[in-house]
Amino acid sequence: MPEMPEIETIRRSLEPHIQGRKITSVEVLLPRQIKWPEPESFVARILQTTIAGLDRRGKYLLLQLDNQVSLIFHLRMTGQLVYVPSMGQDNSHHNRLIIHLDDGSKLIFSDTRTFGTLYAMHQDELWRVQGMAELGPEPLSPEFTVAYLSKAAEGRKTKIKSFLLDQRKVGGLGNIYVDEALFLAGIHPLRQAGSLTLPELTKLQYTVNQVIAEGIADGGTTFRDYRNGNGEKGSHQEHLYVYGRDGQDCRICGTPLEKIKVGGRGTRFCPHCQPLEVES
DNA sequence: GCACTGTCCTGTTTGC
DNA sequence: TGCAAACAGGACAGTG
Repeated sequence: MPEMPEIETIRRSLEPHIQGRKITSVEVLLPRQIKWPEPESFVARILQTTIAGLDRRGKYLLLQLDNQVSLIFHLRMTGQLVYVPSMGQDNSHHNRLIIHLDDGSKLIFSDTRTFGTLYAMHQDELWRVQGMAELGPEPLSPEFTVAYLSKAAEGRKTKIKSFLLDQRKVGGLGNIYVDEALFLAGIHPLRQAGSLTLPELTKLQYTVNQVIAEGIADGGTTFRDYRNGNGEKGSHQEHLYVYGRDGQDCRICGTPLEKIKVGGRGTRFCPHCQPLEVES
């Protein structure tokens, strides 16, 4: 599932191909994935425009068009955004939107589970994209500090796992990188966010930045669906400590990793390295 | 305001 | 072998 490192990798891989290209036609294959405006208006807003640049906010990918419209993608679970050069082949059974560019190439949005969402928004209506408007500070940004984390977690009874997945608290984190960051920080996912000490929050702020930076450096994590803009897999799955390794031995202490549900999300952790009861 | 649950959705895995 | 149920999970609506 694409999280911040995956979206950033997609952005970087697409930009050299599509920046400066003009959108000549659009095929809407599953209209219900277009959340704003209505599909007809959506197409009208992006047709015959030129892609000026690509931005990312949290897990949202924004194609900035030269008419002050942002074409916004959220890939959710299984969405993919792939560049197909002219004469290139695309055989996906799950294509939902195809954007034809002026050099004969295509930008294809495919999505198996169809959870992904699309928007074409003028700059003065970006607030309508609720999740994006309310995004918290992103990892690796100057705003994502220990002081911020400490204030945001203060008094919170919610579990730290759920807290970190809340995009309003930290923008861009998802299930994989939260499990990894909590493991590296030695924090049990069921701990209450407000119970974390300053040294723990300091370590957590560091490990969140660490796993996101490593994920980007590895071109993202591919378990099943994720591909970058060129259709290539990432390699971070080879360096994971806990995600997808339940039942296997902890890379640090050898204890079998466990899997529980937290807030409805599969959660992997090491019961030895991440104790629930903190020794005083 | 906060914490939690159900829902959407379909390919894959698991169990019988 | 074949079928049905369970599972995967990001974001949001709804509930208490």
